[in-house]
Amino acid sequence: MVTQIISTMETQVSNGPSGTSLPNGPVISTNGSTDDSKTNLIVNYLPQNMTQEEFKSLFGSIGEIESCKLVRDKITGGLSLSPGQSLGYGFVNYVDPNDADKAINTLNGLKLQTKTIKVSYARPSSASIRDANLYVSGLPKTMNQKDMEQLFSQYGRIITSRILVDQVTAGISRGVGFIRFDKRNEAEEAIKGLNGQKPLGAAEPITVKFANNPSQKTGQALLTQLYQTAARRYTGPLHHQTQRFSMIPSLGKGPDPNNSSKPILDNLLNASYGVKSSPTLFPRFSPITIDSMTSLAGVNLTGPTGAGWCIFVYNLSPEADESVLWQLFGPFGAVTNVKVIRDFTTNKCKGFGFVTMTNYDEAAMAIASLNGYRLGDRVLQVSFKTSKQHKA
DNA sequence: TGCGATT
Repeated sequence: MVTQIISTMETQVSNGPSGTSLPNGPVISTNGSTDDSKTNLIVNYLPQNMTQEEFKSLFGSIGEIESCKLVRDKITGGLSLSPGQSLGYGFVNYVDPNDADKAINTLNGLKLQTKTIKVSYARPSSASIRDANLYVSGLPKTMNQKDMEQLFSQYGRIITSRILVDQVTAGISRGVGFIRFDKRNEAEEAIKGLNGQKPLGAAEPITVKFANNPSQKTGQALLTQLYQTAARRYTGPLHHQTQRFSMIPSLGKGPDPNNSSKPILDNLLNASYGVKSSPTLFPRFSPITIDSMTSLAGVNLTGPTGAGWCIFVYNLSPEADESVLWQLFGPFGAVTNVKVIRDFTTNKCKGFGFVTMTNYDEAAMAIASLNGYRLGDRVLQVSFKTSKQHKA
């Protein structure tokens, strides 16, 4: 049975900010420490391959960041070659509480590759909320998330819950789930009360125990997970050289314009690939090769000069902002930077912007899909950014 | 029909 890898990833959770809302500025408590409950956010369900830099770039587009951290695995990080595998969540602390609020409003629910990110206020860090996540197995297949919450809610406040579903049969329960309580002692009580018990009408007893903390995984489990994550990245379509470039002349064909009344993000998600190329496994073409080919075609591309592939987006509305570009391009792969060009005096978008993507394949896919895409009452024109200086 | 750089 194939199951969703995402479902096994542990994520951290949050509540709303504690206390009443206040105007701007950091709040200094009586003991001298700063209260960051209105500026500090937790971000869950980040794409596995998102880097600290991409994370900072995305949230930095909202406002000034006091600090941010993509949480990574200690064990793989300890192997010193890599920074450690992303655990799929992170924290962002803004300088201004208004920016934290804005980040929640504009970035919560943003689709990036195969994930839908969650942005919410972080609960203050405290020992009592740690290790409060439970793993439940043997659940009746008919039991849904709400039923499970009902069963567990007598023991405390539930922060999140989920039931794992089989991927190929589209949503049949695996009889396995997770329940996170607000406090560890609530989780302990739930184990005492429910482990080995039969839910009403169930044939078999359920097992309730503390969930594995991802940072406590064995080296073997981590290697397995790394392998699975890597394998998923490379299962997308590969194109040999001529196929790659034949994609460019076909740019006029974006998503069906007649279908543009559908929610944009739904269309994008269906069109997107979770493909990420590896320089080691699939060496990409050198900028020299690309330049010589595109010069023949009378087009100059800005190559992957360090940062990545720069994409020009034309026909944005005057109201467009960075989050629009993240939403449009994020589903196609790693985006390192977005920029809406504004008139300095009016602060309105001048009708165009730029997006930088790390990988050629993902950038080409984004262009092929988004060029000609109808955004509101406008039809976008999307292409690689041209080089003005050396244009023929 | 328009390709930044107020970091």
